[in-house]
Amino acid sequence: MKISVHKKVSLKFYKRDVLLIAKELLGKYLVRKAGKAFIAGKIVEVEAYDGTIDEASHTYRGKTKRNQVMFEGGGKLYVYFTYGMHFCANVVTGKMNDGKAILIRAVEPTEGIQQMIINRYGKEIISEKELINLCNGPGKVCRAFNINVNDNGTKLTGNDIFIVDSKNLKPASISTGKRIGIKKSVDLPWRYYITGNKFVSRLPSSQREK
DNA sequence: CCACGGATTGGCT
DNA sequence: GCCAATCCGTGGA
Repeated sequence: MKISVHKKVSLKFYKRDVLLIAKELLGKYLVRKAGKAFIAGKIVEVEAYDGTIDEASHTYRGKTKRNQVMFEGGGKLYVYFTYGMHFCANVVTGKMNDGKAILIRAVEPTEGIQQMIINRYGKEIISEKELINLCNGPGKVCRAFNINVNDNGTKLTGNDIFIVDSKNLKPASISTGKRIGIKKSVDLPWRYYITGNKFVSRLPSSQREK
């Protein structure tokens, strides 16, 4: 898959409804420029956060220094630091002051995989299991793509970090469920992932292997 | 000012 | 399945 033949997603795309965009992000490619090369992967799992009605969202209690970017309108990257050691990357959506974003939870590596491996494991050769684990979680995606707090606020319309288009998936291939790792607003079904994709971070027990 | 706990991960039982 | 690692943003006092 050559990133250069795909079209970058327009600013307009990001200014729409957060839940709609979350579903449409599935199947598109997250791209990071790494020198002359690119790191890229198919987005296979996301979660929506909407501060207007969602207590789990960082923006639920209004603007702070940390969440400022989530209020700056669709088309930027919101990156935050958590658990003392991990970063999480989000696509900001909607209009100015909406406070809505989509967490990128998992990516299927497609391009620049060798660089991802080095970024994440600090070595060149990995096992099959480590390949599956390369980007199947929000902290892992940031590590593999070398995304950190310096990338907070990056415009996704620029050439550093961006998303390239692909046809929207059929609704039948999208699974929906409760979000992972939160304690508030736990019942909102705002996690979306590609059904059956092996790079999704985790499956409900009914779909898991024994 | 300070204590709490988190949109996680990886290692060990 | 359980839990430590590790740090800083946030909220209550």
